[in-house]
Amino acid sequence: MDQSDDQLHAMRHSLAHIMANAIQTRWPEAKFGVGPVIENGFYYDIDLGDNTLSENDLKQIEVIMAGIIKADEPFELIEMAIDEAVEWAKQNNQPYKLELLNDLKERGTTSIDKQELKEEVFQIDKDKAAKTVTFYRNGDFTDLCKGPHLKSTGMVGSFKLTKTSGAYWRGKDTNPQMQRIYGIAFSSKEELEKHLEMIEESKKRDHRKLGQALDLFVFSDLVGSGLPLYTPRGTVLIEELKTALRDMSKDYDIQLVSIPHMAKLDLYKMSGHAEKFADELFYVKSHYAQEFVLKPVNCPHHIQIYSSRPRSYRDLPIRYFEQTMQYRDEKPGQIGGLQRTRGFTVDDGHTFCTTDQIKQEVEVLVKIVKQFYEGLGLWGKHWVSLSVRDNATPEKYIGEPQDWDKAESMLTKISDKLKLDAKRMEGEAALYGPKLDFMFKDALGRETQLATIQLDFAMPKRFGLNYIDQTGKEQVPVMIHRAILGSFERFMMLLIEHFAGNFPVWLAPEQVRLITVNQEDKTTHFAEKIGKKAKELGVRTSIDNSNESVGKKIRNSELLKIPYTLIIGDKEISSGEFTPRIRNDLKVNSEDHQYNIDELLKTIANESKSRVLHSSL
RNA sequence: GCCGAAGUAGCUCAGCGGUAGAGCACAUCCAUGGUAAGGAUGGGGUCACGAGUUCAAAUCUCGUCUUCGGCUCCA
Repeated sequence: MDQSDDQLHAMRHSLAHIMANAIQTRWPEAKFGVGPVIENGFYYDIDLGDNTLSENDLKQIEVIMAGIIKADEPFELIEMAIDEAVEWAKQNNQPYKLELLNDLKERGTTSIDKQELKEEVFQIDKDKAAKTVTFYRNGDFTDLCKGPHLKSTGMVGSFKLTKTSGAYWRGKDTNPQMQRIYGIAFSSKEELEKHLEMIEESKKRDHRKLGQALDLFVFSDLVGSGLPLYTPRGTVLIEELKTALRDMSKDYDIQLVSIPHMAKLDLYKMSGHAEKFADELFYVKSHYAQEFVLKPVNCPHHIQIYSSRPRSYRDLPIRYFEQTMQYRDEKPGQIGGLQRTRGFTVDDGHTFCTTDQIKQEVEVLVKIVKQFYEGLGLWGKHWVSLSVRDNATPEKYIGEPQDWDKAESMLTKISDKLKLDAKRMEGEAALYGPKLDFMFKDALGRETQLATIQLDFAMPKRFGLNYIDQTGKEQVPVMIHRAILGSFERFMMLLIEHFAGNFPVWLAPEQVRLITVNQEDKTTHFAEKIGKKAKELGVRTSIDNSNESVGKKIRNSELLKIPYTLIIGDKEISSGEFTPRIRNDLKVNSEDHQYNIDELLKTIANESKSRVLHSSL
């Protein structure tokens, strides 16, 4: 942090206090939680009893805040003995602050474990903590706080309260829910406006908006929430991605398998998923005795294929791969666009190998991930999570501790060697083992996991898998679960937002649009002839022969972000030469070029076949 | 699931107790057009669904479904 960052931090933190001050003015009975600085701003969690907040309240609060800022009162540091502070919290009826103070008194920190309270707001040096804490006073408002603050309220820059929400005290859903108010703040009005503009711009890239505008997918109340329906255009995208992945897997001796979408509940009882996904299973009733569920994962099925016959060390590694849908009954509040759906298609793969082969297998998978994302210009837009278990909650995992230790240390070594710059995330592991997760951000800055590589010593043991080694003895294989693009739904979301709908030619649902200048027969016939040629070359084309002005038809083509638009009139019919309208982002330079139609279509065909993924091989 | 907001034509939205509106899209006709919206006419809505209040409900109240912003959880 340089000095200006410090200053910005202090300013945002001071604004959190000013906001709390304003709220205390408006609702004197308010009980305060925590009010940390976050990216671009701050928030404060407040218990307002039965009162709830609406947009109008935010405006009111802003007005009161403006008054406090105008008064320009200083922030005054008060040091208090811990017991005195506890007394203060009791007197002022601040139960949440009291809880924090008691934690400080006992442990010198307010955080219970890493899961909770990720933002350390007022952590204090452990030796000192038990004895004294610091408060900041501003006008009539005093708050437990480690600081730092600005000298006075008049020094804050520009801010805006943006949204309210419920938030559980200390992030635990069994705790009471408080009201959280978010604000953004910058040192100048210009920066604030720039940021607001940027948010507006990002919203235009939102996959839900573009999905509608570009006619890629829809939802239906009758089909149900979280169940996307892909239109022909959207399906082209999905199918192109599927083909790209299948082509890639051929290069790495990965075998395609295929499984049904449901199975007996017993299968998931054995795998441990029945317990883990207890609330998320879709049950399927049979007329006969058995109980089925829609598959929430694919690994137990792939395991059944592995175990269907004896395996030798000579067979390993065995790599299964499949693109299939899985189903999870997500809670209503979690579903949104393609970010979280109740049915989603995964590119799921499972490698069965010996312990000695792990390193090589994981390295190859990382290579594939890198190749895939690099090809789309997404590599570098991610961070890697080395997701390990949380020792405090062993009940969340299956398998033996020594296997976990081994798996975690192996994965750490591999990730270090490959310089993935992975961040160790405790408690983020899968049910059966640690994993490398590749995290990306959507248009609105929300994080989402796409690619994942997971090491699993537990599941093979549970299912009694084995292979015969060189000495004729039975050994337990290791399983590597992996997904390159994660789910096609999430990946579509990322693609749409990353390209803002301007897909590379190979992915574009429609690659060339032919626009006729008039409705004369010779024009129509010529357009149809070109359309046929394009189709033969595998170029996705459509003809707009509608009764509209040329300008209008061009506009429609542009709005659909079609890479190439060809205007067909007398000039083109007689010369056979075209000056294609090329989508802005694809133009090499701003000059227009004339092409012979055959030459042009061949160029486009090549472009659409050269899936970026292969060019980097 | 929890806290809040919202559902009016295919889309974007106005109307907010007294017979349902606009622009775009769609259809028909006129214009035969040259690189981002030519003109005219027309069709289309149980105002998400179900109860209630009222002489009268798109409008007020409650419930259900769906969507959105967060929280929690997750691919």
